[in-house]
Amino acid sequence: MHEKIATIEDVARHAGVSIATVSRALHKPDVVSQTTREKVQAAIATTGYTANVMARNLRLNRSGMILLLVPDIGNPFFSAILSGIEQGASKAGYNVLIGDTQNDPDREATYAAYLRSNQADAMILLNGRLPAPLANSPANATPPVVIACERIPGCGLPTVIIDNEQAAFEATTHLINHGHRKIANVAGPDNNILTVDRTAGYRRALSEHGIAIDPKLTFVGDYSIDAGIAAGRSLLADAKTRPTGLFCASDGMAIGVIVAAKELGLRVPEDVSVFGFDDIHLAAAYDPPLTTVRQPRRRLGEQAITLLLDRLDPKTPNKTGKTDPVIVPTELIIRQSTGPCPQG
Amino acid sequence: MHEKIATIEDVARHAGVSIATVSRALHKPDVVSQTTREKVQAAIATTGYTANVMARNLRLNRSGMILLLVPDIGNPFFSAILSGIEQGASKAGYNVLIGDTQNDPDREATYAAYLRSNQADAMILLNGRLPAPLANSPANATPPVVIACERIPGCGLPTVIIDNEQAAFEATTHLINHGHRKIANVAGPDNNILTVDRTAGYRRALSEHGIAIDPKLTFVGDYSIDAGIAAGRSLLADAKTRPTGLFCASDGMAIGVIVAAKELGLRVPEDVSVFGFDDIHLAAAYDPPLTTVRQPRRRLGEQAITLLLDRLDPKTPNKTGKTDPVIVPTELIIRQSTGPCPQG
DNA sequence: ACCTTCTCTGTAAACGTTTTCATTTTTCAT
DNA sequence: ATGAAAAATGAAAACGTTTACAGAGAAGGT
Repeated sequence: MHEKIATIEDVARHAGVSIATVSRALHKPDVVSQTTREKVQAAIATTGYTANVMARNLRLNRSGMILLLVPDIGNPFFSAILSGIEQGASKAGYNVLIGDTQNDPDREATYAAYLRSNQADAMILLNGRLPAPLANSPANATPPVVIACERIPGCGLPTVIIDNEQAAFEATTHLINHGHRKIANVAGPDNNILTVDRTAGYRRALSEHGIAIDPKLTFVGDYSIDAGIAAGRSLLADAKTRPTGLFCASDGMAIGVIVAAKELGLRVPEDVSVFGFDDIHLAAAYDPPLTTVRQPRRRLGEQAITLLLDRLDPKTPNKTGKTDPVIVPTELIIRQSTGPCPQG
Repeated sequence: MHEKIATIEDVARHAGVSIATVSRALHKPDVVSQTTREKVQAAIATTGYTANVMARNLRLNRSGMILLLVPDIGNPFFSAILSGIEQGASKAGYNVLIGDTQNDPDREATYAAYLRSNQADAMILLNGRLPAPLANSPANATPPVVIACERIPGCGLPTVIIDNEQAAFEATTHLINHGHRKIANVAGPDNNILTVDRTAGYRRALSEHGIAIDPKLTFVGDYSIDAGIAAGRSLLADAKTRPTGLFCASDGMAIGVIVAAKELGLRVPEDVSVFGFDDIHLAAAYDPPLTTVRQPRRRLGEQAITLLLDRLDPKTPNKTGKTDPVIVPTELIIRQSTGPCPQG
């Protein structure tokens, strides 16, 4: 089917040298004489030779692949992170292999096995769970793995995250500073570490301002728009108990809340303030433009790959000591979905 | 650093057999005796052996990789397509390698070279341009490449697309059927094949209803929200010449147009109807909910990988004849951003 | 007992590189 | 010219598999 592909041997024959010389001409040009170097170049040109990467990798015992484990590649949330990672990896001569785990532990394990089978040199985890094979790995030899996005408490692996607690604290504080006292927490799933951290920040803000925490003002969602709609309907229906501000753990839920608020004839932000989280692409174009916490996703990816490349670099000493998580800063983006607390 | 990894030889030694037998026990279990099979299994268990994929691939002359060329992995538009591809590939035992070309022909060429260097078995193109090395490839040997998303006229490679022309035609017709006569075309970049097709559909709808095409009612954008805002400001400012309906080549631009319309104090859809394209995730939650053309992106990805796997399958006869593009159907999603043409 | 046939296993070649080591060629001071 | 040092090259091993081939037993029919 394919025309026969040129190997290093073909090049050697054309150039009238040994394959060793061809290889050297390619990888350590300074050690080969001017004239033969030219002969080899010419031979490569005429044969159209491209090195068989698999053979080289076998010999060098590396793959040049960085495996990226992501819970759902279909979720646009990850695309910017991906982009940051891909760019850094590509610049360093690595390729990015995506493993869509679909949150399935079996698939996670399968992909994690790529590390052992030399199919990948390193791994970046975007999902907040350690694949089984890794958990059992000997404690001394830290595998070339970096956690991004969600931290995994006590796993000792290099991690890059945003400070969810602090960001939530600041967002909630912003609402408090605008006079809001009844502030709801539209949270993510209970078991999700992001939610745990964000809820902690929300609570700290209330506590520090002497506001009691009302468990009825917490809604457990799943980051989706629909969850936000449900939250809005449930929290905003009763004018008596209605919060004037809502801190939402995702822009999706914030948008859902706003949809529900409009349904109920409430104006945002005049009647109710809604704070989002993420700063998704459409946040600024929504009506009203969303006040939110900007997650620097691309930056997150860049940091993750930087950390990993650093870890992979043979020149840097092998740091076995647990390193503190790298924290990429968030930013409060104040738009028009929040405002002063209505009187009354 | 790593503890020494077990090779097939270690397994053979533990099991007291030859490496050939180990290999056979793994790949053709029926040809090896019951007892040795068990010995091998045991040896694998104790050694923790996992086959070195690189070595196997070198021997088998395949990589198990499908290279996915995407113009910008950071663009959420692609995530669902990716997901469809990844799922199909994974099911067939292939891995997906993403190549983010950033629309750079050099990067495209670099990645395309992966095919030659055995680093990838096949390729899916999500960008509408043939990488240089492919263009020069001999006409008879069709490389294992599938085009998705954007068609490349006259390239003869298997392609899967949506029928942009027809979808635009239907969308525009919908506006016409609601009484609109002055209908604008908020298009993408001129050189983009998607735009060419969509604009053709828009024009055909007008023609078939005897409506003259007013070049002033076309705005060339770049699919972004900002372009939509610019389009809206420019097209809607003058009440005299203002169109009552706008067909937009992307939901982003549709949203931008709506933002601009609201700025100008126009109501959507009472004063002006806006038709989008894509059905992005937030389309339904926008205010007003967006009428749009649903692009089945995941489906697109599924079809692409199906086509490719079919092409790769040695069992199916090698079809050299040019095949017609696979067309995945779109769907008009009528929400509230369009309505009847206002009187007057 | 002997040949045939089958089932099972081992030997060794091959895949296309890189790199060590030894060898050849060149350079250059004497 | 000569030898030593330096530079350039080639032969061959190695990376970890799969598989063609052949050989060794075992089974079974005559």
